[in-house]
Amino acid sequence: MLTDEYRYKILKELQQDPDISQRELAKRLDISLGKVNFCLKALIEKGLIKAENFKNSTNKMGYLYLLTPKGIEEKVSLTQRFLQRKLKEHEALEKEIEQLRQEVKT
Amino acid sequence: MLTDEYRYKILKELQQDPDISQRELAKRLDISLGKVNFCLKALIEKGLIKAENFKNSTNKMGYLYLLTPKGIEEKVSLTQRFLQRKLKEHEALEKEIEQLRQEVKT
DNA sequence: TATTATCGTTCACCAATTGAACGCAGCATA
DNA sequence: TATGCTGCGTTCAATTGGTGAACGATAATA
Repeated sequence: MLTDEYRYKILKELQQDPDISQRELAKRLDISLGKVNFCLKALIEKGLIKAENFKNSTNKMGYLYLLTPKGIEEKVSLTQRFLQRKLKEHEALEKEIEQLRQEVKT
Repeated sequence: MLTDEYRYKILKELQQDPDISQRELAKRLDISLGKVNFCLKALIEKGLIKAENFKNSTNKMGYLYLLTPKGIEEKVSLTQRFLQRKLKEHEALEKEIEQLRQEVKT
């Protein structure tokens, strides 16, 4: 399934590196090739990216995954939501760490 | 599967509340009853806890899940490892937040 | 005794994920 | 030209992980 997390991560990777293979993307995000393929299809389906045929200078022949205007919008929105989420996680983590420190003392 | 995270969380709950039902444990850890049952079995298998028959004052008839000496040791070790892990996560999170802030600016 | 409530256990079912296998395209070498 | 190699996207059978309804057992209660 395509969670917010992977939607964000994939859009981010593609934005800064549109010519990237699905295999490479899988490595970077530490997920399987199948999942990458599935997520990309979903993103195309939603109109957030489009895949253009593309011949690399080397022996590659693949796609260029470009963010559509809608994709760019979505990515901004996701980034903001992500920041908020991470701030909450940060706060929770500090409490957890404090609790662990207390526990280690015992 | 029994991850470090759940090994830690379960040992912690059991230590401070040995008479607890699997259902209650499932609620607290927000996992299914089946998973709790599976994890408890695994912990018993590893000799980290033992289940003693136990008659509650109320109408309950269940087990008392007691940490073995080995279980207590393991829990201390897990706690320390967990603290270390959380400190790393904390650091990573701060970087991520900083990065997100930069990104939001753009 | 019959009923109710809670216990641990089980397991068929579902959803998510994996990665080997495939066909295709481009390049390099014989 | 033909052959082999590499990397591409795509597919899908197989595995894994998680779920919770259902079950039998036990103890309190009516």
